[in-house]
Amino acid sequence: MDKPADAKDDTALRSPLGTDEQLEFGSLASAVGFHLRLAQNASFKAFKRHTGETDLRPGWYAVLTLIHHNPGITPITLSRASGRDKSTITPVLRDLLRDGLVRRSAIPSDRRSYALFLTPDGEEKLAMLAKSAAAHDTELDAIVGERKDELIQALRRIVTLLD
Amino acid sequence: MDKPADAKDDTALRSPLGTDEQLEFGSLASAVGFHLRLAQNASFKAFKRHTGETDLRPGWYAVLTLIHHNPGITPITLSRASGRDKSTITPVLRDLLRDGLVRRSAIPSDRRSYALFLTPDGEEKLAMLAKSAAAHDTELDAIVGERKDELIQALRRIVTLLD
DNA sequence: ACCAAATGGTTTGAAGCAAAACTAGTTGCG
DNA sequence: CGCAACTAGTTTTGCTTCAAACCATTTGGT
Repeated sequence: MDKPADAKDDTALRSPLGTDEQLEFGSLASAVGFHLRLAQNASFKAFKRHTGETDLRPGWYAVLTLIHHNPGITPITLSRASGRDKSTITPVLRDLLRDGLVRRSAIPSDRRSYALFLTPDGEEKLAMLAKSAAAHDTELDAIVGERKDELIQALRRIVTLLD
Repeated sequence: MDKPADAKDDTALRSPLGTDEQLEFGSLASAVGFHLRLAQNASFKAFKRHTGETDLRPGWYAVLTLIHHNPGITPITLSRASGRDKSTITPVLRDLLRDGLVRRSAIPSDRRSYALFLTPDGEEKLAMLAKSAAAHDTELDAIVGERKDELIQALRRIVTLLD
């Protein structure tokens, strides 16, 4: 940790650093985790910009997509695939079931769990949401350019190696 | 949006997809935003693993580092630099001030704002936290390898171009 | 100099999330 | 078998965050 730029300036005689241009980020500048958070945040806000009109709640799209591609998936597998805690999935599924977008059926071999499927309404809703999401993906794709595969591979490596 | 793998399996006759191995991610697999969220999440949890013993609240480290490197910084500039809403910074600063880690002084030229500085206690605390954070950074650096600069550059581009 | 618009900061309200505690069901090992 | 350890899912609790409403101050245009 290096020294501050002006450690003895007790009474704020200098300019109060209101302009963001000469900001010093120190060790944060080379911290992957810090930039990960900033980028994820920017991406999330842009996603909401694209889907703001539709009533897409943040968690719904990934959950609907995963059920669509994996009919019969269980909540716990769903939570691991979407990177959220199982307790986070519960209220999402409750809303999706209430709105008739998702249907569940018992699993004979394990009465603790249940299998999830999209209803026709759910498929329709997903198709709508996918259009909004595609706009966001296109925007991101344009930014990362041809290094997209490499970027995703690096991100996946972070996920798998950090346990 | 393509078809589900097994659309007519209404009664969960197939295996309930309890194993994560044959999971199909569909369009999510190539969505940068999705992997960004997963990676940020994994990084955050790893960071907490490293700093779990110390009482490092998630927002504190970035805030302390930014004040250290930019003595006299104002809350609003701090919020923009750390990528959080200004209303999120308020309670963090309240705690830091209460614990005597941060000190503030009036800015003559703008009575709405104030300048922030670390106290000696704050400098000491930051030095401690920096050790935990460095362990996390090292872990991440090992994962991303020599492509670190390229990765950070891509992440920064996402932040700046997404507004 | 005045007044509208913009800015810095705080407060309040609501959403998302994870950890922990709990229930119910399953698995494994003696 | 029987019981301990584990797993699936829900509930509860607390934290972090943003957005919107709000107040004080500053800025800019006329």
